[in-house]
Amino acid sequence: MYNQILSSLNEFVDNDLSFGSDQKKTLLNKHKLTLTDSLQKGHWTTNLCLIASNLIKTNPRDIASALILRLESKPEIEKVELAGPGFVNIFLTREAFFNQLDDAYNNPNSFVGSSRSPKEKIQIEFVSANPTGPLHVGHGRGAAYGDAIGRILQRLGHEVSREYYVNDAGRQIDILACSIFLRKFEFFDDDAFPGSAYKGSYILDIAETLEIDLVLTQEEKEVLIDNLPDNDEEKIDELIKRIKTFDSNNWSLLRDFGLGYVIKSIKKDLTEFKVIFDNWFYESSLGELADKKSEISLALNQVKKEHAYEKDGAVWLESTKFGDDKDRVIIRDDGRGTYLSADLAYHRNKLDRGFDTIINVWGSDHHGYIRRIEATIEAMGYSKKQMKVQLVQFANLFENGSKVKMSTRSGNFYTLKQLIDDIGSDASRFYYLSKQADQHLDFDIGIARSNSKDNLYYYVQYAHARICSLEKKYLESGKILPSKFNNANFDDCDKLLQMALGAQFIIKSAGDNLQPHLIVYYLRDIAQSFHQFYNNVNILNAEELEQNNILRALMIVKSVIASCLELLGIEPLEKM
RNA sequence: GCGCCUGUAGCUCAGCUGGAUAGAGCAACGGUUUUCUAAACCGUGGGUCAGGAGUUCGAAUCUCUUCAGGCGCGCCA
Repeated sequence: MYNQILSSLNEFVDNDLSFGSDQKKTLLNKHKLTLTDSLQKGHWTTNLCLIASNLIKTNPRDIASALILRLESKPEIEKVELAGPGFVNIFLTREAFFNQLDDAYNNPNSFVGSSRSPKEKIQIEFVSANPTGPLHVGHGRGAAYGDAIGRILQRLGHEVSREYYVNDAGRQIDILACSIFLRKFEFFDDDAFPGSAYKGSYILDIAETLEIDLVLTQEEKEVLIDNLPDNDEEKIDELIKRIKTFDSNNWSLLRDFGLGYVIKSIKKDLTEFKVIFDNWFYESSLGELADKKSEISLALNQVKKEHAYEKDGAVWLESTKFGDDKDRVIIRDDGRGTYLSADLAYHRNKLDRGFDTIINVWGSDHHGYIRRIEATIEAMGYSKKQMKVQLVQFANLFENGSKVKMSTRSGNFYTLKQLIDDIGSDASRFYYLSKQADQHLDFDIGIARSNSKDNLYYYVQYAHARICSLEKKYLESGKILPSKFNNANFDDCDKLLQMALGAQFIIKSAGDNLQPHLIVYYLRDIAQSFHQFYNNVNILNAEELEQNNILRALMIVKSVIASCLELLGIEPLEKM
């Protein structure tokens, strides 16, 4: 129905208006056909006359009469009204109203307005937490978000690839290995454990699991920790250097084991959270600068030709030429690459893989980095428009009104795994997605866990479960679920149905704007409409023709709720 | 100092690619169950959409500005 009315509107602009072609073009771009928010305004409404009258400085009513005439000639349209400042409200016949719902239900993949966004090959890179410890609740938000937009974009017909970028090449991994080493050979008391080393209990687990063919004498141990620098950062770097030199074979064994262990546990947590990546990209696969043929060398050489210079012994990228605040070092004065140099090569690799769009989901503390990476992309000859960066703010957890400590000096923190064990993957996702990603989120686990009316998650699930229960009872009475609406003169369901029809627009908008929270709020609204309806109408004792339509309506509402939940990665509950 | 984000009901927030009387939940108060799941529903009160100016037929939404709060500005990752 949407497409039919829309083409009537476009025909009207083409044929009935004596506008210049530029004006027509503007008009065709700007006018909108939308579902009404209240049935008093009909089913569909358009602002076309408002826009048109503004273009030629006339009264909307002068334009509306011809449009109304054209629309009213269509058999599906019962009446058309001019309302408010110049909106044209369209009332469908009962049959047309029902038909569009049956169509939507029977063809869940045909999408309103989908022709407007061409199918794209999209890559989403998210989580990408350093593999130095378990995922915490902050990572959980990024995971829920990245996966949800992936699901939504897939629903809109795009080809989506999910990727995790593993920073397995830097100093952080050395620190991980060092921490394991120190625990394995019981170097320090907890109090004296170096401030920059990882202190979490998972390090002890790794150390315990590690089998290593090495015995240290007391003297060797004392040499290793003799006369260390006071500064935390210098201390850990010195320790790494000494352990590496002491036994380089066992060092790399330790490093690989620690890395493998942590990545395995991250994968396990993500799987439990129903987040599956198509690709795990290892920073180390970009190779080393020393290797002239490695990917990272090739990428750097490419930008060095035209957009870099040497200063103070380092190589600088002229990122200011591409809008950055200052130029950036890509090769340090000691010959090592920077984080940016690896990221530069990584983005080159991604863009060369032929994605139309790459989406980077980053923690919001990286926002200063956006312009830099955009400059890098342009320096390599790509368009920065191919990349979108979506920032995700940290989530604060609360319990009974007080903040849950995210991290403590002892290295213990509330992990994603604990959250999932505590309130479940589905409720966690629901609350993670309940606010725009780039804004602070306060998340009360007490409420998420509770069976109370405060718990929005259950409010939505309850609507779905109630419909399931009604259908079950209905079927038990020997009837079968209706396959279409009849023409009973009964309109109590209309508000609910009008809202159900809106799902496709919400999903479209959530995908185009990368905002899954729109779906959360939509779910709340439709659940509310359903609960209201449920309390007003005695469904199982309704008169037969009416009952047919009610059941049909509820099938549609149920399917809408279920598919919206699934887009958020949440399993709809059949009973509660 | 520069950049980004935020400011909407007592609280937590929707609405922001301009549209019809600014919404929801919680909190407060008062109701609804011999009937399909009361994890529900109904009602009442509560707003200078931070302040100011501008653009427009029309502004919470766009522009400028002031104020308040948060974050980011490494040869860290």
